[in-house]
Amino acid sequence: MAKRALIQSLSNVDIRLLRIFMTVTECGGFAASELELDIGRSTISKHVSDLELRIGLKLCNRGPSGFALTAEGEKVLEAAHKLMSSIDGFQSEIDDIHSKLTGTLRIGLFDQSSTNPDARIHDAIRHFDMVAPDVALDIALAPPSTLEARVTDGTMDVAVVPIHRQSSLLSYTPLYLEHMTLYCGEGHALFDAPEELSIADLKLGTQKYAGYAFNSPNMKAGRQLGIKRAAQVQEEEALSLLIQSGRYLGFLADHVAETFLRKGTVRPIAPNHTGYSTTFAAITRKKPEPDRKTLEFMSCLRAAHDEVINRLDVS
Amino acid sequence: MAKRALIQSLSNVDIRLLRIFMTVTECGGFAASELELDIGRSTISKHVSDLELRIGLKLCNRGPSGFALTAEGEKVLEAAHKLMSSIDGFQSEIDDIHSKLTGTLRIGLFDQSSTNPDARIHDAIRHFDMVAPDVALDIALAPPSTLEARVTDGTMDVAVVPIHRQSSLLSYTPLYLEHMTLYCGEGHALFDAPEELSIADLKLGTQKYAGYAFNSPNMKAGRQLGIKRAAQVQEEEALSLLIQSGRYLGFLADHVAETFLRKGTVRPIAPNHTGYSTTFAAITRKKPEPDRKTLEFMSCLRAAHDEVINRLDVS
DNA sequence: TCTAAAGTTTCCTTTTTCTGCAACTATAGA
DNA sequence: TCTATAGTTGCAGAAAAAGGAAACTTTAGA
Repeated sequence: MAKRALIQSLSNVDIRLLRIFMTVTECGGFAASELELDIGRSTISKHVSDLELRIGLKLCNRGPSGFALTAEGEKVLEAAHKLMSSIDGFQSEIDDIHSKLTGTLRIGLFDQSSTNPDARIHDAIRHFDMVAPDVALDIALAPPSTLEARVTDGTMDVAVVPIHRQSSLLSYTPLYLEHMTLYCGEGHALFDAPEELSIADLKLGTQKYAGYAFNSPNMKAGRQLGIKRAAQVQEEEALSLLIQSGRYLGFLADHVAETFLRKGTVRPIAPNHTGYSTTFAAITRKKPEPDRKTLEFMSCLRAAHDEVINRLDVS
Repeated sequence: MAKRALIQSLSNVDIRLLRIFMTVTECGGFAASELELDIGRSTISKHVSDLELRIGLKLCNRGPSGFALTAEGEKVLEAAHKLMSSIDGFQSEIDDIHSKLTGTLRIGLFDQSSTNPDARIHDAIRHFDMVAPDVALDIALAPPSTLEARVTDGTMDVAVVPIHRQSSLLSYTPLYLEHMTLYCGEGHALFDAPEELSIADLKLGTQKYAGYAFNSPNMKAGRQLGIKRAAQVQEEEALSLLIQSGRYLGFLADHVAETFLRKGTVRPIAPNHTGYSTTFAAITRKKPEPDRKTLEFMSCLRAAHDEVINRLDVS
């Protein structure tokens, strides 16, 4: 049996040989292990010989006289068992990585959007927390343009924003609709105007209008009504403030306005003519592909809004 | 990236793929690792993709925009490092098994014993040389009493001697039996005696007897036959010389006598009544414990005589 | 916009590995 | 001595893996 150096640690093949050797010892002979290994005796013989050559030790005595490990064989067997344990350990580490999502998921939302009854983001979060309890959440509110920028540059994993013009770098998943209506606040010139007045009668062009600073359907809707923006905001909350000041017109989401309507502090302006809807979508970046926890959260988002999407037929 | 189950632990190939992956991360990119790995970029790309497929995780983002491990990639890399350590550990265990044995093994034998067909000392030596090729052998022939003394005082590592009274300082490992029969040489008074003569008729008490100078079953056997020692020797070879002189009776091992019998120069005396068996055993000293190469050689001796021991049921 | 760099993909060749068959040797047991 | 068993060896075909060339895609940066 020539002695050949174990040049560089046992690579590839050797592990298979070790497995074969271990099976053979368990079966107590080559013939006995044929079935177990499902390979012929001659092949087993060659493999064991190869292993002996590789390791440089005679591992077992075999022949018509029986099968028996040599002293070295025993030691090698023991070492092999340890090695296999390590390999199994590696396996389960991989399995862990598979099943366990960790790290921090950075979510971005546009303000007020979470109070929309069609927004089921909280449901998605609840579900996600059950699926991936070890992932920490980092939720930030910011204007859509900021959210888009942060998702694009990877400093945020996912965000829910109103869709306007889509970026080719981002992937959009429509979730729900938000309906906006034009409002004015208590004390505004139009607050007590008769309901029968037509849009033309309202002379909207003479009114101050508060809108979003960022590109959105909001701007378009305002322009269509012939009003010009005299104040711009980043948050819807700021917008409702301006409206309630009684000096500005502005669009509010229905669910946001609801509270104020109940208190009687705002009044919708020609709700059947001035309203418009915005689609809110989850955005992720196309490349590099979002990581697993993000994909998982996306799947939770989709599941949570599945019914909403079907009902509203969001484009 | 299709997800394929890691059916049964990572076999064979995967370790190579892991090594490639590790090198790539060290080099910080595919292109950078081309030289290090000495394989082309396309091949590296394929290997890394294969690994990802195998493990079922995206390990790194790469492209013109740069190379970066994913969160999972980091973890896999760490696990891979641990695995490699285990493999190295296995390596060094293997190395230990054969490289720790060096120096000189001093073996003592009683003369003629090696020609006993049941003595597999040569087999043990052959095996030992495979296991510990770097151990030099120093083999000496000497009378049992000398061998015992030298093993006891540590100037000899192991010896094979006929067992008589066991020393509490030595550890005995029975190896094989040697059967002895009483012989006389050509020209002796009993050489031509009729075979039918009983032991009593032979009047052995009147014959000169040559025996070993050291304590052994030989003495006891002689006494039982009522013959008294008129010559003493240290070596069996000397004994056969005296027997062949035609003046002395003496015990010879069957395998030693065989040659002379074939030449017709000796004749067994009442072989069915005068014979006795001696157990040959390997001796080592109990304290201090024999060193590793000696233990290894003992194990070789045991292995080589395993079959003999089982067959003869040596006490 | 253009270019160079980094990877990917496809397709092919070259190696290596795996395997069984058949003939062989060696041993235990009848 | 003969036979059945256990394993070995040489041979050759099959299968798989490794590897590279070339064309392609994508992206950073000039």
